Amino acid sequence: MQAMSTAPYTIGDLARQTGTKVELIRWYERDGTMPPPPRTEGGRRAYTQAHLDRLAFIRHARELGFPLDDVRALLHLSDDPDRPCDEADAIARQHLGAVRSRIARLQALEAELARMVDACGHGKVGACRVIQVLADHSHEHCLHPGHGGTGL
Amino acid sequence: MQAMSTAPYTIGDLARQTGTKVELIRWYERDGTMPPPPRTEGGRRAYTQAHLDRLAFIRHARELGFPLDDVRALLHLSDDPDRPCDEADAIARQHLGAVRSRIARLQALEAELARMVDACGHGKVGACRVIQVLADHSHEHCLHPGHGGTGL
DNA sequence: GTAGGACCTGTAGCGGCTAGAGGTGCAAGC
DNA sequence: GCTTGCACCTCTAGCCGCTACAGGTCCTAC
Repeated sequence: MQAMSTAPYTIGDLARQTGTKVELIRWYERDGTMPPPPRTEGGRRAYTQAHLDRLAFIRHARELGFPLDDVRALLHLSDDPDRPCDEADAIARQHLGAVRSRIARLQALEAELARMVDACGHGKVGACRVIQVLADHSHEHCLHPGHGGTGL
Repeated sequence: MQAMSTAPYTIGDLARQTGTKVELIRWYERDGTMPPPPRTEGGRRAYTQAHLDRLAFIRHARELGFPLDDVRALLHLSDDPDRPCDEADAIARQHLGAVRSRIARLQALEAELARMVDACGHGKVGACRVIQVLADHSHEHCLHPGHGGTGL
Protein backbone atom coordinates (compact mmCIF):
# COMPACT_ATOMS: atom_id res chain seq x y z
CA MET A 1 0.00 0.00 0.00
CA GLN A 2 3.04 2.26 -0.12
CA ALA A 3 3.95 4.32 -3.11
CA MET A 4 4.65 2.12 -6.10
CA SER A 5 7.69 4.19 -6.97
CA THR A 6 10.98 2.38 -7.25
CA ALA A 7 12.62 4.45 -4.54
CA PRO A 8 16.22 3.41 -4.01
CA TYR A 9 16.60 1.48 -0.80
CA THR A 10 19.95 1.00 0.85
CA ILE A 11 20.98 -2.40 2.13
CA GLY A 12 20.29 -1.12 5.62
CA ASP A 13 16.73 -0.22 4.63
CA LEU A 14 16.15 -3.75 3.40
CA ALA A 15 17.66 -5.13 6.57
CA ARG A 16 15.40 -3.02 8.78
CA GLN A 17 12.25 -3.67 6.77
CA THR A 18 12.70 -7.42 6.68
CA GLY A 19 14.45 -7.99 9.97
CA THR A 20 17.45 -9.46 8.17
CA LYS A 21 21.09 -8.82 8.94
CA VAL A 22 22.99 -6.82 6.36
CA GLU A 23 25.62 -9.54 6.01
CA LEU A 24 22.93 -12.07 5.20
CA ILE A 25 21.55 -9.93 2.38
CA ARG A 26 25.02 -9.70 0.86
CA TRP A 27 25.40 -13.42 1.34
CA TYR A 28 22.14 -14.10 -0.54
CA GLU A 29 23.53 -12.04 -3.39
CA ARG A 30 26.84 -13.92 -3.59
CA ASP A 31 24.81 -17.09 -3.33
CA GLY A 32 22.60 -16.18 -6.27
CA THR A 33 19.37 -16.14 -4.27
CA MET A 34 19.11 -12.35 -4.50
CA PRO A 35 19.93 -10.64 -7.80
CA PRO A 36 22.78 -8.11 -7.68
CA PRO A 37 21.21 -4.66 -7.52
CA PRO A 38 22.47 -1.63 -9.41
CA ARG A 39 25.01 0.49 -7.58
CA THR A 40 25.25 4.17 -6.82
CA GLU A 41 28.20 6.18 -8.07
CA GLY A 42 29.91 5.53 -4.79
CA GLY A 43 29.51 1.77 -5.24
CA ARG A 44 26.64 1.16 -2.83
CA ARG A 45 23.77 -1.17 -3.50
CA ALA A 46 20.58 0.61 -4.57
CA TYR A 47 17.60 -1.69 -4.21
CA THR A 48 14.10 -1.40 -5.62
CA GLN A 49 10.73 -2.44 -4.23
CA ALA A 50 11.07 -5.68 -6.21
CA HIS A 51 14.23 -6.52 -4.29
CA LEU A 52 12.50 -5.80 -1.01
CA ASP A 53 9.59 -8.07 -1.93
CA ARG A 54 11.93 -10.82 -2.98
CA LEU A 55 13.90 -10.63 0.25
CA ALA A 56 10.69 -10.70 2.30
CA PHE A 57 9.62 -13.79 0.37
CA ILE A 58 12.96 -15.49 0.99
CA ARG A 59 12.95 -14.75 4.70
CA HIS A 60 9.40 -15.89 5.12
CA ALA A 61 10.04 -19.14 3.31
CA ARG A 62 13.19 -19.68 5.37
CA GLU A 63 11.25 -19.07 8.58
CA LEU A 64 8.91 -21.80 7.43
CA GLY A 65 11.96 -24.01 7.13
CA PHE A 66 12.16 -24.34 3.36
CA PRO A 67 15.73 -25.07 2.29
CA LEU A 68 17.24 -22.39 0.07
CA ASP A 69 17.02 -24.66 -2.98
CA ASP A 70 13.28 -24.85 -2.47
CA VAL A 71 13.12 -21.11 -1.90
CA ARG A 72 14.87 -20.49 -5.20
CA ALA A 73 12.52 -22.88 -6.98
CA LEU A 74 9.49 -21.15 -5.44
CA LEU A 75 10.85 -17.74 -6.42
CA HIS A 76 11.35 -18.99 -9.93
CA LEU A 77 7.74 -20.21 -10.04
CA SER A 78 6.40 -16.99 -8.62
CA ASP A 79 8.12 -15.08 -11.40
CA ASP A 80 5.80 -16.75 -13.90
CA PRO A 81 2.21 -16.34 -12.69
CA ASP A 82 0.62 -18.22 -15.59
CA ARG A 83 2.12 -21.57 -14.75
CA PRO A 84 0.01 -24.05 -12.81
CA CYS A 85 0.83 -24.00 -9.15
CA ASP A 86 1.14 -27.76 -8.79
CA GLU A 87 4.88 -27.50 -8.56
CA ALA A 88 4.71 -24.99 -5.74
CA ASP A 89 2.17 -27.18 -4.03
CA ALA A 90 4.41 -30.22 -4.44
CA ILE A 91 7.38 -28.42 -2.89
CA ALA A 92 5.28 -27.32 0.04
CA ARG A 93 3.79 -30.79 0.52
CA GLN A 94 7.18 -32.41 0.39
CA HIS A 95 8.48 -29.98 2.96
CA LEU A 96 5.45 -30.64 5.15
CA GLY A 97 6.25 -34.34 4.95
CA ALA A 98 9.84 -33.68 5.95
CA VAL A 99 8.70 -31.57 8.90
CA ARG A 100 6.31 -34.29 10.03
CA SER A 101 8.97 -36.96 9.89
CA ARG A 102 11.29 -34.77 11.90
CA ILE A 103 8.62 -34.28 14.49
CA ALA A 104 8.11 -38.03 14.69
CA ARG A 105 11.82 -38.67 15.13
CA LEU A 106 12.13 -35.97 17.75
CA GLN A 107 9.18 -37.42 19.63
CA ALA A 108 10.83 -40.83 19.74
CA LEU A 109 13.94 -39.08 21.02
CA GLU A 110 11.95 -37.19 23.59
CA ALA A 111 10.45 -40.40 24.94
CA GLU A 112 13.87 -42.01 25.19
CA LEU A 113 15.40 -39.00 26.92
CA ALA A 114 12.45 -38.73 29.29
CA ARG A 115 12.84 -42.39 30.25
CA MET A 116 16.51 -41.75 30.80
CA VAL A 117 16.17 -38.77 33.12
CA ASP A 118 13.28 -40.39 34.99
CA ALA A 119 15.51 -43.33 35.77
CA CYS A 120 18.24 -41.16 37.27
CA GLY A 121 18.55 -41.99 40.95
CA HIS A 122 20.59 -38.87 41.77
CA GLY A 123 23.31 -41.00 43.24
CA LYS A 124 26.81 -41.31 41.93
CA VAL A 125 27.92 -41.41 38.33
CA GLY A 126 28.99 -45.04 38.73
CA ALA A 127 25.37 -46.02 39.25
CA CYS A 128 23.79 -43.39 37.03
CA ARG A 129 21.18 -44.61 34.62
CA VAL A 130 21.86 -41.69 32.29
CA ILE A 131 25.45 -42.74 31.86
CA GLN A 132 24.55 -46.41 31.77
CA VAL A 133 21.99 -45.96 29.04
CA LEU A 134 24.51 -44.07 26.97
CA ALA A 135 27.18 -46.67 27.52
CA ASP A 136 24.81 -49.55 26.86
CA HIS A 137 25.89 -51.36 23.76
CA SER A 138 22.69 -53.30 23.16
CA HIS A 139 20.71 -50.24 22.28
CA GLU A 140 20.95 -50.44 18.53
CA HIS A 141 17.21 -50.78 17.98
CA CYS A 142 16.18 -47.38 19.31
CA LEU A 143 16.59 -45.05 16.40
CA HIS A 144 16.99 -45.87 12.77
CA PRO A 145 20.42 -44.67 11.67
CA GLY A 146 19.23 -42.56 8.70
CA HIS A 147 21.34 -41.69 5.70
CA GLY A 148 23.77 -39.32 7.35
CA GLY A 149 23.83 -36.54 9.87
CA THR A 150 21.75 -36.80 12.99
CA GLY A 151 18.86 -35.25 11.13
CA LEU A 152 16.85 -35.07 14.32
CA MET B 1 30.59 -60.97 26.82
CA GLN B 2 33.68 -61.30 24.68
CA ALA B 3 37.09 -61.86 26.14
CA MET B 4 38.16 -58.99 28.39
CA SER B 5 41.56 -58.92 26.77
CA THR B 6 42.69 -55.67 25.25
CA ALA B 7 42.97 -57.17 21.79
CA PRO B 8 44.15 -54.59 19.25
CA TYR B 9 41.32 -53.45 17.07
CA THR B 10 41.89 -51.77 13.76
CA ILE B 11 39.95 -48.64 12.87
CA GLY B 12 37.88 -50.80 10.53
CA ASP B 13 36.95 -53.08 13.43
CA LEU B 14 35.71 -50.11 15.42
CA ALA B 15 33.79 -48.88 12.43
CA ARG B 16 32.07 -52.22 11.91
CA GLN B 17 31.30 -52.78 15.57
CA THR B 18 29.78 -49.36 16.13
CA GLY B 19 28.31 -48.71 12.71
CA THR B 20 30.49 -45.63 12.32
CA LYS B 21 32.35 -44.54 9.23
CA VAL B 22 36.11 -44.79 9.41
CA GLU B 23 36.54 -41.13 8.49
CA LEU B 24 34.29 -40.13 11.36
CA ILE B 25 36.42 -42.02 13.86
CA ARG B 26 39.51 -40.22 12.62
CA TRP B 27 37.59 -36.99 12.78
CA TYR B 28 36.66 -37.60 16.43
CA GLU B 29 40.33 -38.08 17.12
CA ARG B 30 41.42 -34.82 15.49
CA ASP B 31 38.54 -33.19 17.29
CA GLY B 32 39.69 -34.44 20.68
CA THR B 33 36.55 -36.47 21.37
CA MET B 34 38.40 -39.76 20.94
CA PRO B 35 41.90 -40.12 22.41
CA PRO B 36 44.68 -40.90 19.91
CA PRO B 37 45.37 -44.62 20.10
CA PRO B 38 48.82 -46.16 20.00
CA ARG B 39 50.10 -47.08 16.57
CA THR B 40 51.54 -50.22 15.10
CA GLU B 41 55.03 -50.21 13.61
CA GLY B 42 53.49 -49.50 10.27
CA GLY B 43 51.73 -46.44 11.64
CA ARG B 44 48.21 -47.83 11.92
CA ARG B 45 45.86 -47.13 14.79
CA ALA B 46 45.63 -49.98 17.31
CA TYR B 47 42.58 -49.58 19.51
CA THR B 48 41.68 -51.22 22.79
CA GLN B 49 38.34 -52.28 24.26
CA ALA B 50 38.25 -48.96 26.12
CA HIS B 51 38.36 -47.13 22.82
CA LEU B 52 35.57 -49.25 21.46
CA ASP B 53 33.40 -48.55 24.51
CA ARG B 54 34.08 -44.88 24.28
CA LEU B 55 33.16 -44.73 20.62
CA ALA B 56 29.95 -46.66 21.29
CA PHE B 57 29.09 -44.16 24.02
CA ILE B 58 29.75 -41.24 21.70
CA ARG B 59 27.66 -42.65 18.88
CA HIS B 60 24.80 -43.50 21.17
CA ALA B 61 24.78 -40.05 22.71
CA ARG B 62 24.94 -38.48 19.25
CA GLU B 63 22.00 -40.62 18.10
CA LEU B 64 20.11 -39.20 21.04
CA GLY B 65 20.94 -35.76 19.67
CA PHE B 66 23.40 -34.60 22.32
CA PRO B 67 25.78 -32.02 20.88
CA LEU B 68 29.42 -33.08 20.94
CA ASP B 69 30.18 -30.64 23.74
CA ASP B 70 27.64 -32.43 25.89
CA VAL B 71 29.01 -35.78 24.81
CA ARG B 72 32.50 -34.78 25.91
CA ALA B 73 31.15 -33.54 29.23
CA LEU B 74 29.26 -36.80 29.78
CA LEU B 75 32.34 -38.82 28.90
CA HIS B 76 34.34 -36.79 31.36
CA LEU B 77 31.78 -37.49 34.08
CA SER B 78 31.64 -41.19 33.29
CA ASP B 79 35.39 -41.36 33.75
CA ASP B 80 34.90 -40.54 37.43
CA PRO B 81 32.29 -42.93 38.86
CA ASP B 82 32.36 -41.48 42.37
CA ARG B 83 31.02 -38.08 41.45
CA PRO B 84 27.34 -37.40 41.95
CA CYS B 85 25.40 -37.82 38.76
CA ASP B 86 23.49 -34.56 39.06
CA GLU B 87 25.60 -33.01 36.38
CA ALA B 88 24.86 -35.80 33.96
CA ASP B 89 21.22 -35.53 34.85
CA ALA B 90 21.28 -31.78 34.27
CA ILE B 91 22.82 -32.20 30.83
CA ALA B 92 20.21 -34.76 29.89
CA ARG B 93 17.36 -32.63 31.21
CA GLN B 94 18.58 -29.59 29.40
CA HIS B 95 18.80 -31.55 26.20
CA LEU B 96 15.31 -32.91 26.76
CA GLY B 97 14.10 -29.35 27.12
CA ALA B 98 15.79 -28.39 23.88
CA VAL B 99 14.22 -31.33 22.09
CA ARG B 100 10.79 -30.41 23.43
CA SER B 101 11.09 -26.83 22.31
CA ARG B 102 12.15 -27.98 18.87
CA ILE B 103 9.13 -30.23 18.69
CA ALA B 104 6.89 -27.32 19.66
CA ARG B 105 8.39 -25.07 17.03
CA LEU B 106 8.14 -27.75 14.38
CA GLN B 107 4.52 -28.35 15.26
CA ALA B 108 3.73 -24.67 14.82
CA LEU B 109 5.50 -24.90 11.49
CA GLU B 110 3.57 -28.00 10.54
CA ALA B 111 0.26 -26.27 11.22
CA GLU B 112 1.26 -23.31 9.12
CA LEU B 113 2.44 -25.47 6.24
CA ALA B 114 -0.68 -27.62 6.43
CA ARG B 115 -2.88 -24.54 6.22
CA MET B 116 -0.83 -23.41 3.28
CA VAL B 117 -1.11 -26.57 1.21
CA ASP B 118 -4.79 -27.00 2.12
CA ALA B 119 -5.49 -23.58 0.69
CA CYS B 120 -3.88 -24.38 -2.66
CA GLY B 121 -6.53 -24.25 -5.34
CA HIS B 122 -4.39 -26.07 -7.93
CA GLY B 123 -4.88 -23.23 -10.32
CA LYS B 124 -2.15 -20.98 -11.64
CA VAL B 125 0.79 -19.64 -9.76
CA GLY B 126 -0.62 -16.11 -10.00
CA ALA B 127 -3.51 -17.15 -7.78
CA CYS B 128 -1.65 -19.71 -5.68
CA ARG B 129 -2.12 -19.46 -1.95
CA VAL B 130 1.23 -21.12 -1.33
CA ILE B 131 3.05 -18.37 -3.19
CA GLN B 132 0.81 -15.69 -1.73
CA VAL B 133 1.38 -16.77 1.81
CA LEU B 134 5.11 -16.71 1.25
CA ALA B 135 4.98 -13.31 -0.39
CA ASP B 136 2.68 -11.88 2.27
CA HIS B 137 4.46 -9.15 4.11
CA SER B 138 2.12 -8.97 7.10
CA HIS B 139 3.15 -12.34 8.42
CA GLU B 140 5.70 -11.28 10.97
CA HIS B 141 3.81 -12.68 13.95
CA CYS B 142 3.99 -16.35 13.01
CA LEU B 143 7.30 -17.54 14.34
CA HIS B 144 9.59 -15.90 16.82
CA PRO B 145 12.86 -15.06 15.10
CA GLY B 146 15.17 -16.85 17.58
CA HIS B 147 18.81 -15.98 18.12
CA GLY B 148 20.20 -17.25 14.85
CA GLY B 149 19.86 -20.10 12.44
CA THR B 150 16.45 -21.46 11.59
CA GLY B 151 16.73 -23.82 14.54
CA LEU B 152 13.45 -25.43 13.54
C1' DG C 1 55.71 -61.07 -6.52
C1' DT C 2 51.77 -58.85 -7.30
C1' DA C 3 46.92 -57.54 -6.82
C1' DG C 4 43.74 -55.41 -4.15
C1' DG C 5 42.24 -54.16 -0.23
C1' DA C 6 42.58 -51.51 4.26
C1' DC C 7 44.79 -48.03 5.97
C1' DC C 8 47.32 -43.24 6.10
C1' DT C 9 47.39 -37.75 5.72
C1' DG C 10 45.52 -33.61 4.13
C1' DT C 11 42.18 -30.80 2.22
C1' DA C 12 37.77 -29.11 0.84
C1' DG C 13 32.87 -29.20 0.85
C1' DC C 14 27.83 -29.26 2.70
C1' DG C 15 23.80 -25.64 4.69
C1' DG C 16 22.86 -21.35 6.24
C1' DC C 17 24.51 -18.29 8.04
C1' DT C 18 27.72 -15.10 11.55
C1' DA C 19 31.58 -12.27 12.65
C1' DG C 20 35.53 -9.89 12.14
C1' DA C 21 39.40 -6.98 9.82
C1' DG C 22 40.48 -3.18 7.33
C1' DG C 23 39.02 0.21 4.12
C1' DT C 24 35.70 3.90 1.66
C1' DG C 25 31.42 7.07 1.15
C1' DC C 26 28.64 10.32 2.81
C1' DA C 27 25.78 13.43 5.60
C1' DA C 28 25.34 16.38 9.56
C1' DG C 29 27.29 19.52 12.85
C1' DC C 30 30.71 23.06 14.05
C1' DG D 1 35.81 23.67 5.03
C1' DC D 2 36.72 20.08 8.14
C1' DT D 3 35.87 16.57 11.23
C1' DT D 4 33.34 12.97 13.34
C1' DG D 5 31.11 8.86 13.05
C1' DC D 6 28.14 5.81 11.03
C1' DA D 7 26.81 3.06 7.08
C1' DC D 8 28.56 0.84 3.69
C1' DC D 9 32.28 -1.88 1.00
C1' DT D 10 35.25 -6.43 0.18
C1' DC D 11 37.43 -10.45 1.79
C1' DT D 12 38.19 -14.08 4.84
C1' DA D 13 37.37 -17.38 8.26
C1' DG D 14 34.47 -19.67 11.55
C1' DC D 15 30.31 -22.41 13.39
C1' DC D 16 28.41 -27.91 13.68
C1' DG D 17 29.03 -32.52 12.58
C1' DC D 18 30.24 -34.70 9.53
C1' DT D 19 31.34 -36.56 4.29
C1' DA D 20 34.23 -37.26 0.50
C1' DC D 21 37.94 -37.22 -2.30
C1' DA D 22 43.00 -37.30 -3.81
C1' DG D 23 47.11 -39.37 -3.59
C1' DG D 24 49.96 -42.12 -0.97
C1' DT D 25 51.53 -46.49 2.17
C1' DC D 26 51.12 -50.93 4.33
C1' DC D 27 49.78 -55.63 4.65
C1' DT D 28 47.87 -59.96 3.39
C1' DA D 29 46.38 -63.64 0.38
C1' DC D 30 46.98 -65.95 -3.71
